[in-house]
Amino acid sequence: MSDKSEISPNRVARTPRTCRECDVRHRALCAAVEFVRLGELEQIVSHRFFDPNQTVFEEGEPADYAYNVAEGHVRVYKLLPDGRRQITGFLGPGDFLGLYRHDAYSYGAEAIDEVELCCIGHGDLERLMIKMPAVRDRLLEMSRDELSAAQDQMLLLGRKSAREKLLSFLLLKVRHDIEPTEAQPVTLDLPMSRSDIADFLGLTIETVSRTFSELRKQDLIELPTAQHVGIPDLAALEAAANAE
Amino acid sequence: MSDKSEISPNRVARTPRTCRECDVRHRALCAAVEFVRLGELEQIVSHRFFDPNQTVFEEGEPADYAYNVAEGHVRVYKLLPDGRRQITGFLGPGDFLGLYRHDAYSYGAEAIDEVELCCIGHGDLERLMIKMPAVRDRLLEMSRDELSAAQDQMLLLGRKSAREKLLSFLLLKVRHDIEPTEAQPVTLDLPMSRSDIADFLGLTIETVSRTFSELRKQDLIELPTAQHVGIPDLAALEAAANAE
DNA sequence: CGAGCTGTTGACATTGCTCAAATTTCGTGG
DNA sequence: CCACGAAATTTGAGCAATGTCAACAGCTCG
Repeated sequence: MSDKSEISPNRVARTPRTCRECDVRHRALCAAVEFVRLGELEQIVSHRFFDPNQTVFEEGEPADYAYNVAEGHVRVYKLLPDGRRQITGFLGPGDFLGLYRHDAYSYGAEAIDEVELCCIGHGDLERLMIKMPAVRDRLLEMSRDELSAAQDQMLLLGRKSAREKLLSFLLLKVRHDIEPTEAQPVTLDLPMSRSDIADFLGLTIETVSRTFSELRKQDLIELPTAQHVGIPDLAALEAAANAE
Repeated sequence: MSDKSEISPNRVARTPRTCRECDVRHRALCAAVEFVRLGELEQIVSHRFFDPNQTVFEEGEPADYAYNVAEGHVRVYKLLPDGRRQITGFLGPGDFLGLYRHDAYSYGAEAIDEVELCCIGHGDLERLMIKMPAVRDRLLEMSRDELSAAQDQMLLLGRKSAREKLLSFLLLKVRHDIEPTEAQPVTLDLPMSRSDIADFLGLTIETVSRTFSELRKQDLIELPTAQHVGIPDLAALEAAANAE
């Protein structure tokens, strides 16, 4: 029982890849580091592994590290005192985690499935950005993208119906996960639970479940399991999302 | 009729202040420019004036300029094809405007009242950030704050009731506009319309109006006019906002 | 096999929206 | 200064979308 690899044989090997081997490097903050200088990066980066539902950090915790998702999925959320939760984003391989304000994380983060994170201390990151100004540019660019995504999400939360919310969510996943060249029918993998989806879309799990069923009845999606969504006709789904 | 200052005598004088005289400089991006180098800033900054409800730029427009609000208030919004609107933020003096993605603004911006903006071309801004790295740091810091505010707003939009939304909005305004030392009772100035508030909070104007009336009946606020909110007891308002 | 968790479905309650009308505010022109 | 019309705000009544509560089904793990 002490060797975790025996408990869950399916989990990713807990051996960190080197930066040179990292297959999400070009999508991550590290894209701003020249290939020949990846060694300098490796010197200051460490790796941490998380089991499903394990906390990475909590809101308000002192922010010592910034993270890069190497493997798996993370949910980022904010809570109200009575426990209501808003998930502000789902992160996957290559996504950056750990912007902070006033030296404390302004949100919590939890692993959804088996997760590997590359960690870099804030001091080290600061020094890296001084040594390699392109890293700072890249961080600004990533913040910009995140801000733009946040604005899209505000539009969704404030102004879309339950049906539109779920359709937008599915199309977001498609654009994020699926190569445009990929042959249809497309299949989406949803690592997060209905409860996560509900808290991301500002709905209840019941409404999410009902809306999934409604889309299935209309043959816009297939649901072989709750975690797998088949999309027989992507264009039809897009049309449904853009119709009022 | 050709001299605009005669049409609306109350408007702000349309004479730009110099950067040295600017009283919001320490809150703006320009805070990262040393006082003795403000001259370099003035060389590349121009000024534009807007009347109430005038468009600054539209979503999707090529993003040539970044802006700094010098005077007045601006609303930033996103639209759905059928006209539903989500206001993602209200900007006041010192706030930055014009982050973009893929060389196009990802949102629209309109003047709420009489507005003066300091404008800087993106090319000039880029060069300025190279000459003065502190400006880039400041921009990153401001993006971070904006992102954190966006996350708070997602929590509001997705998980709060109409009453909680309006209370949060009022407290946001208090924290932004009022010096903590200021004597109570406090009076808030709301330059934006009920329709703007509704589109910011993800509600309808009717619900906003009803909720204002409800808070007034409970003596949590006073409404001498629709644009002025008196807060007799700030602590009571905060208590109401934090109670579920 | 049984416990427990996640997801689905049904019945009903409630919040906030829609439509409509009254009221107030504000700018314009006499 | 006052009258008028337009626009913004407030208020009311009814309704629809979504939330709440409850039961049930399906799956996983011991």
